[in-house]
Amino acid sequence: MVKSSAPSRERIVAGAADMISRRGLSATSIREMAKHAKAPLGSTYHYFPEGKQQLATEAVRFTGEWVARSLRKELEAGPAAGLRAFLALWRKIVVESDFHAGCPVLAVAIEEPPADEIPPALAAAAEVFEQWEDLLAASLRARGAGAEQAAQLATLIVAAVEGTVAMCRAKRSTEPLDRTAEQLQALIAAAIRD
Amino acid sequence: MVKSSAPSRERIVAGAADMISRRGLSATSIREMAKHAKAPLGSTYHYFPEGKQQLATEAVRFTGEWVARSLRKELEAGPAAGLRAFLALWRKIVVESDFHAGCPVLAVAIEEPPADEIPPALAAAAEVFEQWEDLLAASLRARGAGAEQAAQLATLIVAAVEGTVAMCRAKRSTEPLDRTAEQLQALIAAAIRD
DNA sequence: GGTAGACTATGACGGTTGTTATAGCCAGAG
DNA sequence: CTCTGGCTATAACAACCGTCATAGTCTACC
Repeated sequence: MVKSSAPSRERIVAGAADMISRRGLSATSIREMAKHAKAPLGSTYHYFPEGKQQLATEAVRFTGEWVARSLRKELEAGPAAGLRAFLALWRKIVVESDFHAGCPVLAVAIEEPPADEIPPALAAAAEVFEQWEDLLAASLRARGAGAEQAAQLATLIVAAVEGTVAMCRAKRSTEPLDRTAEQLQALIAAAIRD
Repeated sequence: MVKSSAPSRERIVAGAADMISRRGLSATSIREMAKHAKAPLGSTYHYFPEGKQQLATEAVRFTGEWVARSLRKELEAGPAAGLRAFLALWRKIVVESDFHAGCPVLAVAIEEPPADEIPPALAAAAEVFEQWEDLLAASLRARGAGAEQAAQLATLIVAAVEGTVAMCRAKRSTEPLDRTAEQLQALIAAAIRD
């Protein structure tokens, strides 16, 4: 009966997310993901019968939910605190990886889909962005920001942080993150002051 | 004597930039780049003896200079006009490619470098971001913005636009670009009003 | 004890990757 | 005409890719 396959499956997903955040999706092979998670190659196709696409999709959703959890918790103290947590989270990833890792959701988002259909991993990336935006926007509205303004600012925050993380990796410096943080913080302060 | 190799070499670089902006660096093979530019595979190694890295580096610099040219020109009319042009430029790429293309500089920036050295293409990406930021910051300062504020805002603009373009691709919608545009425009207006 | 089913081990498949080598073409210079 | 040098054509190289199939192991329940 479903003893539920130990943490093996989850280890693969988490490892895949980390790997994709460094190398991008297409540069990450299933063999490497398996090895990185100390799982046999056969297991990946056992747990993810649809292959690489499914694994990528779950990796995206995994980080999406992981970030959303942190966001939800910190946003209880208001949008400014949420922003701080959001920024700190990505700064940690960038710094601790010595500027090698970034956001796996972004990495998947910029992979070219086949001309005719939308791969599930790309759709998942879109949903994750949307979720993060919604969390931020709701928190802004709860502090008195108008609906339009809240939506725009939430999109700006997610986009800016994603872009900034990439810039930090290229420059091998956290300075872009410092600058973006300053601007975004001021923006939130102004938006909820009404 | 240096008849200068026709536009063949440049066609390869431009094609490589387009291709990288869609698929990312590692998913773009030299063979495909050659075919896309209607050049023989042998020619790519003739023009770019250092191989893929060199081609990627030149592709990054190529788009960097191309965008910078547009930016420089439109910034003569002030930061607001420059921002409008910057946004319009990326919107065009995203829309005309049916959400398949993005920014090749970002694509190169998020490729993991080997642990010990910095690949030239990544360094080029950092320089390109820096150049765009400098252009915007100088224009902001020329309109009365403080040095610190100008630098922060310039970084935010570049990062936000890069991130927004990726979000548009994932969502297959230009709405994120509309929202970011609105926010960024308001920000510039406030910054140069002093 | 036996049996079902979850997991692993192994190996193969056709194809593509970056790169190099070699030989050939073909315009322009002497 | 010869000859040089920029460019191309073709083939090969070892390594890797995603995926699949098969046989084996191990554990949990009857």
